[in-house]
Amino acid sequence: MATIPKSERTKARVLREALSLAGSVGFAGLTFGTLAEQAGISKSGLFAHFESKEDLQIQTLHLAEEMFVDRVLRPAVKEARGTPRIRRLFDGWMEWIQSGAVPRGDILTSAAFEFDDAPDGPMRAAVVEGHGKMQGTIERLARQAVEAGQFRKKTDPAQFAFEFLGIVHAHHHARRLLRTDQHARRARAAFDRLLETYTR
Amino acid sequence: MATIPKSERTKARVLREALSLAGSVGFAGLTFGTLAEQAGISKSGLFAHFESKEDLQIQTLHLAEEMFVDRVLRPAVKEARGTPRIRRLFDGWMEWIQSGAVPRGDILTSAAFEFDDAPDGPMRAAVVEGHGKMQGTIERLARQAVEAGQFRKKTDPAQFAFEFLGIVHAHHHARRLLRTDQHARRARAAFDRLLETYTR
DNA sequence: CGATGCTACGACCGATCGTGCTTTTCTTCA
DNA sequence: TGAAGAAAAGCACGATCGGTCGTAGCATCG
Repeated sequence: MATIPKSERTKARVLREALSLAGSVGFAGLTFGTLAEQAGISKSGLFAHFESKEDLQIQTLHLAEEMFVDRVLRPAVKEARGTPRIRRLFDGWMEWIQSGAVPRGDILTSAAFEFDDAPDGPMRAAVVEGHGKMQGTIERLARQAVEAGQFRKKTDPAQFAFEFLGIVHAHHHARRLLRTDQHARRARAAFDRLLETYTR
Repeated sequence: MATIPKSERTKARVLREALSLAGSVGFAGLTFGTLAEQAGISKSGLFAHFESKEDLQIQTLHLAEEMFVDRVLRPAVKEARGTPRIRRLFDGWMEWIQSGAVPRGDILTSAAFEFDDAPDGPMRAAVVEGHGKMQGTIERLARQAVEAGQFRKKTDPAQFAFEFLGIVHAHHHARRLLRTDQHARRARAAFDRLLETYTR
């Protein structure tokens, strides 16, 4: 029989708790003490699964990234190349922020802001790498839109990605700072304006 | 004679150190211990001037706001109403971010991101208030541009402010995360595109 | 000039942090 | 079933956090 090792299940459960905790108090607030309490395990018991706090943070971040790919990226790629795919990515991302899949908005964006001024280290590197991947993905979608004849020939994909991410981040930030959802409207308007000026 | 009270001079000096420190390690990293060391004063001596850490943070934030008004807002207002004033605000802001007036970029934006998910409290309130003021200021500039016949009649000033701030924040963030200045170009391009679509 | 009150100090507190070490308990598999 | 190894607990550590307290000295002002 497919023995589903118990320790793996425990670890998965702990990681889910860690993700939820990071979502509500940030990665810096993700401490061994509070996580142990929330997961119903002893502080030292956690060290059987994570060799350091940094290790814990990174694994939690990776879990969040996997969820993002699952719930946002993968559905988008099912759409036709070009603007439909780009629109779907934006829509999915907005939902991801609002859904509370993770309590306080986009945990990946949160991490990016939390570690943008952190000293160099594995966690920061992981965050930068994640950001780079996103930037790359959006650039690719923009290039596809050019190839499909929907975006202007002289489109700068990196510029498009910069502005795309800027809108998403602005929405995420406004939502957290002001604790209203009314900025979804503004973000969407900005996105529409973005698409419009890039469309030929 | 104008007696320049000594304690005020000390406090001003300490506050400048605090601002510099907050700029390099964030407001959360602004601890009594490190500040005492950097300012050449004892930890307990600090309590003669600041009744709590929160108090210290708020006063430091206010100093930063004053500097921002001095170096960015005031010069902008000297320009003619409408697009010249808006352009000058953007230029000044970009310089403020890059100048290292404060080491790591825009300390006000940093504070906004640092406290967007903080529990309610005086510091968070101060940050929200500061953000509201900025939003209001930009809206006002946008309205003036409409009155001057430069922006379209049907301009939504709040939407303009949202996007303006979004670009500034995106630049600030990219600069901190990737530690390059190459995004100033992208921010400027985004700003030009913003102005263009709002201009009739 | 002399009394008063603010400034600054050093010592110290309890809480919490990340992380070792040692021991107990539980899984896993031959 | 029993041996081996992994998982988890227990306990303690040094550091650092924000903050208090009693006190000494110096600036300020009547």
